Order: sequence, then structure tokens, then C-alpha cells
Amino acid sequence: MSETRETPELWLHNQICFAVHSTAHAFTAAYKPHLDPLNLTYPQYLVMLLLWEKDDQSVSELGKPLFLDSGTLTPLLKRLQATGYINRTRDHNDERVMRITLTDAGKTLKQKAVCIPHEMLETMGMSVEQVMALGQDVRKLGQALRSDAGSRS
Amino acid sequence: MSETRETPELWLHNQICFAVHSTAHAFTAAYKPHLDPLNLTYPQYLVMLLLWEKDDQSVSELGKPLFLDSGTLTPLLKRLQATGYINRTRDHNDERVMRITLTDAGKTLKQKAVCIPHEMLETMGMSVEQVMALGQDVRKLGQALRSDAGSRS
DNA sequence: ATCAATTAAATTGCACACAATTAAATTGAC
DNA sequence: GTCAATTTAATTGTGTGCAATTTAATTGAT
Repeated sequence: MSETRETPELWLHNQICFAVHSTAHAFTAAYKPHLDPLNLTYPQYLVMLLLWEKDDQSVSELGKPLFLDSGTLTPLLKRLQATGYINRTRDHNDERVMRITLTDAGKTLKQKAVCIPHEMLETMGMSVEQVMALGQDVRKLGQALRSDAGSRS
Repeated sequence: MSETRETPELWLHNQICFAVHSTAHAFTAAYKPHLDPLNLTYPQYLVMLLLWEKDDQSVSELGKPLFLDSGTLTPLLKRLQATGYINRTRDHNDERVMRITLTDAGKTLKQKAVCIPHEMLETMGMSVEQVMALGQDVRKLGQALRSDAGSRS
């Protein structure tokens, strides 16, 4: 009685959104065996990537490229601090901002992490060119979704 | 000192994984204005899609295509029940399985939901063909990630 | 028929993610 | 200089998502 044969646009597996959603989770699961030995979750790994690119950033500087706010980052950063990879200290010039810096352990960790992207590439079973092209398309889609949301104000 | 110029493979924005991850969140945010009026979250919407395709499914039947287990689904389904869209009743033949069925309100809701995919397509700013092609590539990537995880046992 | 696997959900504990509110510091208009 | 906006994090509350354990029901080997 509640058939969907007449509304194929509602089929779960037709929806690109679900493809992106479930592939994101598959990525997190695929990263897990690589990140567990480093005592990092995937979101924590993303923060570490940013700090390895540029040490000493504020919470909002880290949040901007990740599209995350302090509600998510504050507890995550406290866990990274507890693990011993980062320091959290107030900026002396502006006591509002929290400066995030790498500890020695956090800097050393980078050496163990450099091989992960290559290992993940093998897991994906794609060439570098294919990955770059697909990544570009997915990024463009993400930008379209975010810019449209902004146009609604 | 902690420069990453020599390790571009660690740049956040080179990583397809982050593109997929952040686009998934952008999707959830873009769906929100469409789903709020229906009193649904995005994961709840996915469950409703499955039930609109085929009413009367067990928790594990719903979980298989979504890659979710009872740990996630049980509380989610209880919320859908509290909202009044589904019934949760034990199977009479096998008291272990919980049968999920649509209420009248849940069936009626489908009419309000059919327009969402089309509205989202406009938000994405892509043709149907482009969306289908990209969806196919992303799905294939997700399958590769999951099958490799399975080969590790 | 009985009891050890097996199966299906539920539960518990931890870690995001986001909206909304709060708190503290800074800036700026006057 | 003072006080109202603004800015930066932190906090609170809700909702996933997943691993690991628990509970209850069923199956199967004997």
C-alpha cells in the first residue's frame, strides 16, 4: 500500500546525499586502524593536520577550514591536550583567544602520520589523478551547498 | 619549524576524505530547512525513506542499507515513535525482532517529502546527469573502502 | 527434552556535531 | 573615560554514530 514505485526520486540509493553521507562514515572507519595506533580519532587527526601545517592557531582559526565551532572544538582540543599532543594557553595580548600549540609529542607524531595518505590511497583502489578529480567535484558540491545556505538570509 | 611545505600529502585540502566529510555535513545543513518543517532530522529522514519504500521492517533490515546498528537506530526509532510517525511492536512469531511500521501520520508525511529531492537538486546547482554520475563515483569509493576493511579479518 | 550456540535488540559509555546561551575581554561611539 | 556592541570561548542540551556488553528469545546438537 505504501509503495514507492511511482516516486523513484525518494529511493534511498538514488540520492547522492546518502552516497556522500555513507562514504564519509566508511572513510572514518577505514582511517581507524591507521589512527588508533596514534591515539587519534579522525576529527582529532584533522586538527593535527592543520597544526602540522601551521603551529600556534586560535580555536576559531582551526574551526574555519573545518567548518566547526567552539562547541565541537573545545572538548576535542581538551582531549588532545589530555593525550599530550597540544598546549592550550590564553593569548597574552587578548585574553579572549585560546592559542593552540603543538607539544614535542605532537610534533614528533607527524613522522608517524606522513604515510597514512599513501596507505589510504591504496585502500581506495584509485589512481592519484582519479582521486584528485573526484575530490575536486565533491569539494565543488560542498561549496554549492554552503553558498546556497548563505543566500537564504 | 613545523612547516609542511615538504609534505603536501598532509595538506588538509588535498585530502578527498576531508572533502567527502565536510560535504556530508554541508548536505545535512542544507537539508535542515526542508526537514525542520517535517520535524525530522536527516538520519530520521533516511529511515522514513526506507519505510516509504517498504513498510514493516525490522531494526536490522533498516540498519543494513544505512550501515547502522541497533545502538544508533534504537534511540532514533524511539524518537520517531515519540513524534508519532512509526509504531514499534514485537514480532509475534519471533519475539526478538522489533517490527517498525508507519503510522497514518508517517504515511501522510510522504506527500510533503516528495518535493525535497527536487529542491535539493536546485540547491546543488547541477544537472540530474551530473548528480547521477558523481553519486555513482562516490558510491564506488564507499564500496572500495568498506570491502577493504572487510579483507582485514 | 535439555543445554550450549546463535541471533536480535537494547543498553552503556565515549566522541563528535550543532544550536543556543553564557561569560569574559575588547572595541568603539560618545 | 564610560558603557553599549562586538568578539572569542566555554557551556548546555539534543541527536547521532560506534564499540562493547547485556538480555531475551530461538535454534540445534545431542
